[in-house]
Amino acid sequence: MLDLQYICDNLEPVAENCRNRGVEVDLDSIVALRGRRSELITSGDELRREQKATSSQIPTAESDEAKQVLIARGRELREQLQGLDGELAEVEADLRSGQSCIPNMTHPDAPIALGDDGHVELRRWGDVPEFDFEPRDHVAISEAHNLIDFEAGSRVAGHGFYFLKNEAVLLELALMQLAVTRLREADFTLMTTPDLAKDEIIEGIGFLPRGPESQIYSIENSELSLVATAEITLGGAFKDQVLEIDDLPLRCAGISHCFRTEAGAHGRATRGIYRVHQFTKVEMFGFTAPTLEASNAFHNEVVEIEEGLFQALEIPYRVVDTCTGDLGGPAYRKFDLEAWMPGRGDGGDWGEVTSASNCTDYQSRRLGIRCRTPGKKGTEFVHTLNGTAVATSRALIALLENHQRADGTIHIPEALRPWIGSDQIG
RNA sequence: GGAGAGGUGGCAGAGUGGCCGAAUGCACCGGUCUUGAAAACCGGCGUCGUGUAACAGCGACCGGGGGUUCGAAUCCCCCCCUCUCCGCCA
Repeated sequence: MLDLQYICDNLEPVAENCRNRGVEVDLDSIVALRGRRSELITSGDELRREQKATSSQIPTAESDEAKQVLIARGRELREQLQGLDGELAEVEADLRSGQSCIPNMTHPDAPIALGDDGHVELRRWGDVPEFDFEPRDHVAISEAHNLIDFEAGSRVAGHGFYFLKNEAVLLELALMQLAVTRLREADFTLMTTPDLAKDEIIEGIGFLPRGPESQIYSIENSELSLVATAEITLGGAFKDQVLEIDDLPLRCAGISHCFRTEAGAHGRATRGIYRVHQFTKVEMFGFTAPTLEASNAFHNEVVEIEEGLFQALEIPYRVVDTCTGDLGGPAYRKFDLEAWMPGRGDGGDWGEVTSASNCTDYQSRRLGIRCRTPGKKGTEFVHTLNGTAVATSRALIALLENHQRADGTIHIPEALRPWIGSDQIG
């Protein structure tokens, strides 16, 4: 959520930003609602002041008649106030829902475009493997080595669910171990997190928990939903807290399951574990001082960690600067890592494996996460950032497909061996 | 899941209808004193909204929401959370 004052003071830049991001908003109605809100607050305050003055005279009223007059006046004031408060509640609800539709402002260097093709590749690492045999995709590979059971997944939970088996299990655990070990070295506080969260928290982070388009599974007859990422729980962990600026940046690394309905994804490439309803993830989350210097620096650090991990996995990747149309609501800038996946598309393709966003104060404003600076009055909203350390399902795809050999065995990168106990599968 | 107790400022802890945005203590900040520190003494010490050039002023906030009343931290209803005991359980 953007600051209301900011929106009204910067109508044209905000409108332009919305156009760049492909979001339609009615800024005029927001301005009008804000004006009405101010009027209601001002007259409400005035009524309350008079109400206080009136009722404080009652105990010392000279006569019973005088007292009755004051009581009648007080009753009248209360009724007026109830009317005002009712309207105020409506206006604020409308204002808030309008305000929530406005996306975050955008980093000046982010590419401006609406479609996928607007992304800008910043750099590449590693060489795309050239096979002197016909490479298999991860589905075929896991069939050969008995690594993933899709049929059992379907029987138990339906399409989009799966069982990992044998070395795939070890690989998933090893990926998490590697990520967690490195994040601990980088001074992140490790945490496991709830896999459910209140809708209020989910909205604060910027997801829509209910409704036909929702990517989120919600629990019937409750305010809870299954999380789509630990970003939700890690950000929500500090809801309504005031942090000391000297304690920032706060680095958290959360392990969680991620649940996604993938509504509207039917018909898209659905083979294998690229797009599934449940996967496991190690997520980074940061709270920084409320300056772009601080959060941009942290953003770069997050991407560096992600790159370090994929380098350790010996997987070729490219870093992509996400264009305005694909930033979503909360992100100010987003860098994705796309790993090379030889089995994807026709002859291999890049596939998103991580995503790192600087959300500036967009999430913290709605969640009420602030910081205090000694000697400075008041508090400010912190900046929040999130990034995938490793999403095990997609990392697994890249791992299996890039490291397959002509004889059918799969090379295991050095970095994972401590947890696998072997240098190859098969 | 059942029974009880409780949620008040950074913390502790008063406050059962008006004089309460809230005693007191601790912590914290500034000052006096001191060679320095401690102690003592004096003063300050919340957040949000509105407003101001900046002060001031005004309003809201005693777990959350609703209600009663001229007036609610205080009375009533619903919800959440914490603690103790019992049951169940990895």
